[in-house]
Amino acid sequence: MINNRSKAVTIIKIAEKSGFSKSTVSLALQHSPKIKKSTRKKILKVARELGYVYNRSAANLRKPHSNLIGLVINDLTNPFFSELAVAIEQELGSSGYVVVLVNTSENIEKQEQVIRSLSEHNVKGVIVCPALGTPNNFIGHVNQYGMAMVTVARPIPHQKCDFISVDGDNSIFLTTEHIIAQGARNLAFVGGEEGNAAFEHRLAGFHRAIKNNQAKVDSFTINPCAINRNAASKVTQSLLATEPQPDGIICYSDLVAFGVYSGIQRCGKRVGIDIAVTGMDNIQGASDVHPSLTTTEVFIEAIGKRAAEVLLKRLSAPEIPFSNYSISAELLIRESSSLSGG
Amino acid sequence: MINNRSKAVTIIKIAEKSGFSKSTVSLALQHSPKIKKSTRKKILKVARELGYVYNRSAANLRKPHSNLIGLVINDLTNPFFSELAVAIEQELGSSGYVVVLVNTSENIEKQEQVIRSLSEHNVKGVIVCPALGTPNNFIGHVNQYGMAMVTVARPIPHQKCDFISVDGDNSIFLTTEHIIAQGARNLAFVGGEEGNAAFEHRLAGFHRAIKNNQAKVDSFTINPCAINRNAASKVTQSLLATEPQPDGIICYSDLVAFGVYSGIQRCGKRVGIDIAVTGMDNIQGASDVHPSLTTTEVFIEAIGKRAAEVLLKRLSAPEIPFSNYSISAELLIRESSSLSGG
DNA sequence: ATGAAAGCGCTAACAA
DNA sequence: TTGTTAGCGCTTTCAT
Repeated sequence: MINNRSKAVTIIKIAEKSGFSKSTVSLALQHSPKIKKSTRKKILKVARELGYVYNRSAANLRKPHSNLIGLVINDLTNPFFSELAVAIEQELGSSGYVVVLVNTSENIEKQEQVIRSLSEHNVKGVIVCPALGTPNNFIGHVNQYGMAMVTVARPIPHQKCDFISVDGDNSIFLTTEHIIAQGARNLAFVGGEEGNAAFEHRLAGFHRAIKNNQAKVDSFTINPCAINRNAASKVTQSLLATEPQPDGIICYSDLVAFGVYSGIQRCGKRVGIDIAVTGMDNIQGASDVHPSLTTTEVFIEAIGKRAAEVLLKRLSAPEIPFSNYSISAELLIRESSSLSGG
Repeated sequence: MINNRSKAVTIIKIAEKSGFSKSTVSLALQHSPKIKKSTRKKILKVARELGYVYNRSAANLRKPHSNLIGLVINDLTNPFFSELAVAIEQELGSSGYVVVLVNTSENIEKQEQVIRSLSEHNVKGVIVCPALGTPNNFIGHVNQYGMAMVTVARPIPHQKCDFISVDGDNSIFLTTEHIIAQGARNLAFVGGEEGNAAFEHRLAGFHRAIKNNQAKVDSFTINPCAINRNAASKVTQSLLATEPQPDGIICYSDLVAFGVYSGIQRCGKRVGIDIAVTGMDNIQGASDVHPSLTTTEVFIEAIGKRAAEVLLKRLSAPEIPFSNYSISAELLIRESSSLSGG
């Protein structure tokens, strides 16, 4: 029932049956222009009849390139990252690459293992969302293995590689400005882990907006927490138990905002009435929660597409200088940032 | 900066530098017991110094097995499936396999491409959550390529392969019974696509519970829709615009329930007060929404672990008969299934 | 337009 | 315990 690969059909079998030589078959299979159309047709027909399967292990041994690209993601259960992964995979896949997608679960050791493993499979390049706390020498490891790397969403400290960032600073600046314009006076920033660059960027946007509106802001607090619903809900509940209670919560991301919703509701308050809430990312579901979430559109698909393009570019031109790309975010005003509860 | 694999260090280089032969090096690298400990140590040391990277393409050419397993998922942006994928990947990874994770986006053609592509990479087995509408001959294709397959979460019609199912029938039976016990009299089942086996199973559980409680149920409706928040929210809103309005909504899954929450709230009703709602799966976030979601614990991790085990078993014993596994679900009563609004 | 032949890096008999 | 040798299936000059 299940074919044994050991008695696999090879180009030699095709050669025998079609009457051409091994090399002609190989060329024909690669759609080489050197082969006459009619013979290619014959060869492809025989290949189909025999159930031939191209053996990339063998090809890789001779060819300098493989069609394998690694996609190393810190947390696939976070919708932002899974949507990003899907976008990258789609782009790379449509360019003929096979994407090896791996989840590191924010585990640095696993991340190192994964890199080694990918290198053994002759992977030429990787796109990575680095796990929290990824050290700078990680880049060196990747390069030692002969792979190009581009990071996305999170930079590695002092990194010397291509990077596609999300527009965290400006995103949070936009949402903070908006929430102040809505009349919030006691602000809270919720979510993210200290020491992480993405967190610092977003915090910078928060502070910038506050400086920009000093007269209007009575108080503000910073409340880091793990980037998941549960942690955000808990932080919010304790936040609401302290004075002055915030009337505007700027969240690290949409996922955090979902947790904040729950924390607010558990305290008997209403989102978009008693407390204005904003997110960032515009993940699936941000428009479907109630009240719908005011957030920033960071264009996940565009980021993924760009990351794929940059890696492909890097692979074809290894010597060009490293670059940072950032795709501008846009404010998306929905219901959660209203403040009509007095 | 980036090593060129073409001038890669091979076991021959290690042999030269260490003074042993190629085969001794090969055996040593494989931790063969035939090689003296001391020489293995020397060889490993030289390998490290040279920055040797094992070339699996070359090894695959000789060995009957690769360490590659394919994980083919219908929709990675659905939390149930991404959590399942992560669980499977973890289990397989800790057994030394490299998992090639691919997202098919419910696209049957992409699914076929993916299978072909995996076979070219000498993948020995795949775990797949089939895309909607996957035809029965898909199994034949997979087997023609010499790969073993186990399906998980969704069966393929009349399939002849191992299958790990989620306990849909009983899950929905449990939630429906519970919601009736809570006092709901006008029931609605929301979510899922007609013709899909998983949908039919869950529906069967729904009907079974209704038969079981005929005297208590005044009316019920079936409302299929795509398995995402947005579709569920819309269906719910139109559902609540018709008479008799349901006071109990049994959802196809937690993700659907999230959409139902939003639909209910948009109509000015309250979940767990005016309308009881239940989900299925217990994905991350089910306990964090407000009100917390009554659902069934289907043990995603256990399902993933079992799927991995079954595939590994199949690979080592291709001839044993196919089996179906189902892990029993348990009812998880939380806030959303209350009914105190009279 | 097609064929012959060498060799990619590795494993696995078989010898020694 | 270690070395010798023959390929695995493919690509790719170089001939023809």
